[in-house]
Amino acid sequence: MAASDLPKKYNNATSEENWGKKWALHAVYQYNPNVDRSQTYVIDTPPPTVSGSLHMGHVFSYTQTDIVARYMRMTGKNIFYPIGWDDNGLPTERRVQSMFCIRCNPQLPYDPEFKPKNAKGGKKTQKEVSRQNFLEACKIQTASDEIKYEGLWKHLGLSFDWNQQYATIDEHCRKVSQNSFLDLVDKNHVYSSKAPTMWDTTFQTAVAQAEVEDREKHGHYHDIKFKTDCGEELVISTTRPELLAACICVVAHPDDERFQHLFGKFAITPVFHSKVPILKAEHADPDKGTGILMVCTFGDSADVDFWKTTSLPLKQIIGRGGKLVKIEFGKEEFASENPKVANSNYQELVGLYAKQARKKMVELLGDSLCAEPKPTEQIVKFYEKGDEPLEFISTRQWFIKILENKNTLVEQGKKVKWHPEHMFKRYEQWVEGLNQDWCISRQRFFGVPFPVWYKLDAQGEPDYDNPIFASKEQLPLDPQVTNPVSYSEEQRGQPNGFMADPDVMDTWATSSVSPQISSHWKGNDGRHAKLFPADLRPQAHEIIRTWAFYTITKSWMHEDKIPWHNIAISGWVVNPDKKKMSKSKGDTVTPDDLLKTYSADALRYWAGKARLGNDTVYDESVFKVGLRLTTKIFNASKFVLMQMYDKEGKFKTNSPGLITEPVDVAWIRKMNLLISQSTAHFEKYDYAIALSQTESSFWDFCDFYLELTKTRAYKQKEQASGQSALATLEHSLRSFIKLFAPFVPYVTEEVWNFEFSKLDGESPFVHSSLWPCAIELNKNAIESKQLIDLSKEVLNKARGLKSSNQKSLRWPINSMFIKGTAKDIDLIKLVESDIILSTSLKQAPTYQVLEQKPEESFFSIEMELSETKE
RNA sequence: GGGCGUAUAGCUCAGUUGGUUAGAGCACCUGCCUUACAAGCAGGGGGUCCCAAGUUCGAAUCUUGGUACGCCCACCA
Repeated sequence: MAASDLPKKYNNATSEENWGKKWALHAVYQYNPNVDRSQTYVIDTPPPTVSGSLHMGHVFSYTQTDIVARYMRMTGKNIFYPIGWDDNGLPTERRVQSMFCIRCNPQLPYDPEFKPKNAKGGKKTQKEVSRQNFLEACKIQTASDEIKYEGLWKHLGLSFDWNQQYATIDEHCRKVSQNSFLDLVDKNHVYSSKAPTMWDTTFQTAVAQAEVEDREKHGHYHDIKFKTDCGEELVISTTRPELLAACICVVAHPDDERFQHLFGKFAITPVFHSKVPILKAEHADPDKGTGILMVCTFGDSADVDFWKTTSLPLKQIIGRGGKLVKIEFGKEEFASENPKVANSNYQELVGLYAKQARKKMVELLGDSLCAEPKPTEQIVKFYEKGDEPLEFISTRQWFIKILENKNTLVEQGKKVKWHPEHMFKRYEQWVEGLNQDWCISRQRFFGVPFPVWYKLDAQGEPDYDNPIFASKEQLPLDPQVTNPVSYSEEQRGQPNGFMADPDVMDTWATSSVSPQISSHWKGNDGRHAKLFPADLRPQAHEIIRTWAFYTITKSWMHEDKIPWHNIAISGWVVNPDKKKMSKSKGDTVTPDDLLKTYSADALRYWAGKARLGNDTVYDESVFKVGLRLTTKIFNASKFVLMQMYDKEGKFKTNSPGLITEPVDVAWIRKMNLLISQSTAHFEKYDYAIALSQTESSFWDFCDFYLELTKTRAYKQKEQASGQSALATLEHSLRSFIKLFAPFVPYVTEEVWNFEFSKLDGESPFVHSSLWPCAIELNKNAIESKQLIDLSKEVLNKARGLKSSNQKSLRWPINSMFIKGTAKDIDLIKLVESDIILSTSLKQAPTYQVLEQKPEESFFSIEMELSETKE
């Protein structure tokens, strides 16, 4: 390439397409399994939930990790940087249901003819399909989403090793996940039990504590009259009158004077005439409502907690679908003083949803209701992805034992380095506040099945106490398809035969082994040893309580290890009102459009400006600045390189040994400092500081150093003075390109490939080249910073004078008179010839040495413009 | 109610261990096509560093107490 062949303008779109292809073709980002662990850097990439589209929050946090990965790669490390897709779980099911307008009914047989069709705006009623048909639809949907995601990631320049791709529903992940479950069974960290569990009635599944959130909801206090067995009247205030049939007792605070005489006696419920005991309960607040309340199975978690302390019956009236189920008063737990009336009243409620039953109940209560229901704002638990309040329903679930290990798990968390440090507090507080074991079973379909069956007795009833676990050689398996080794398929569902565990695992149960999925735990011991524990887990702060916590938990349970040495917590992208940008608010912008408008490098620049853990306000003006930076990098690089072609048009490098001129040496000192600081910041994951320092030094390079020395470099090419400038320019440019490379990979690669990539001993790609290092200087120490500051002052003063006199910058200066201390004058004389050349000064400046008087500003420049342009 | 974080120019943010007159970019105003870059260059205006008290020769910075905002958790009849 000759100087004239350098492209005129930078086209980011062409560059992105071109380098994307070449990086892939040359496997620049490929992990090398033969390199030693100490020279490898392992990243436990978050597998994004495949649920339709990626937003700017993804771009933000994934770019930040990529910046670190690119830096590490340039320090010579072998990078293991996988990408996975979290495609199983409820978000996918919900999306598939609405996308294809179908619903899973596990009772139906497989229909090989059924093909899911996109039902956009089409029919409203959901077609019921078999489990297998439903799973097929899920796979079709996730596969097409994953292709879209992949396209965006590649465009953004994320340097994943695409050979290390996985999906949490694929065979390999199912195997690791099921292995994980069986290992925890072996180690006695897992149990199943039938107990009241938080239950989403819409999705009809259990949910874990970590997936629950509080929401404000309108409700009403209903004041209901109860009678005691001695004829006294009691008023109980409740927001859930529909649970009256499930009332098991009435409680008040042990110290409450008003109710002392009632403890030990019984109350009779209105409408159903059930006789329930009046008991003491610490959780009853004398100041709330009427001070006395009913306990139902189950109105809230307090009811569950209290129920567990008693031997009172379980009256389950809410069914799994959220409707009131059929029960019979007068029998077993549903004792009644008047079963006939009770049953006739309850008949009105059967089949209604809780909300409808509440209304009906008001009618049934009639006179037993003291007053009109009073409105109140209550806080109710919801599944984070659900629209109806959670119920507590007694169901059989699998749990991982967390509570007995809380202290150990806090200690494990301490062994990980948190960036920023204070994020550890969130982890600690969450673990300390936990009050339930981790429920990992979900009554859903698109997930990893439990590798478990149950024996059926002669009546066909399952024996839950002695589950049959799959052998590890069978994994992965679906117990609904595969039979246990000790049984034949014909015995499925038969008396004295077996049945499959119908549930699937919580998505987190699988994603919490993401490091082991990548390392091929229990599949390839050598690989596992090289990749586990990982070096870095990048993730967002709202999932510290789930993903980070569960991953730490599982690594400890499996191998008594921490899963990674560092965890980097990214902030959020927020609106100007400081609220998280979210899709539901309709204010997200699609990354694809922004990539087209501003370029990948510009978006990356925006992400790179934000420090870890800090939220960033979405501000398009930052993209513009990023775009401008890429243009400047391109133009300045081109200009510097242009100086380096000889008369024959041949590109010529200049060794650092040629750097002799004082101002050049001073500039190199500045570069050395920049490089060492930038490196130090990257090592602490403070990439944002590295970027801002590099950026400001680079503009300084363009506006000061380059302006001051370009004439010397150009006119004195054959002399030592010119070569000193050329060598300085070359070293500076090469360093800047590398320092910028993790942030803006496309433009730096473009520039690197003008000439640097072709030189002997240099890497063909900037991203596989080595991080810059400082140049050893054997010159005597001079006051580098002061020399630069003084020359900058002279240069800017000359430009300012011309500017304010409305003269072009090429306009000549007749004379210049500089006053300063002896030291200042000595320094400025070192750069005299550059000043003459760069300011179009007609003769050498004159100087005056002043006595040093610290209280005065004594460095001053006077100059006189030429009358004419010549 | 508990924990964490943030508060600096109109906007977005830097500000190291306390140390001259508190910085940058964007936006705004003035001037200038210079051997790359007008997507550029030079210059300018713009601040009660959230409030109060304290420590100190000296506080944006340290201490205490507030206020506002954000996040996580808890409360949930």
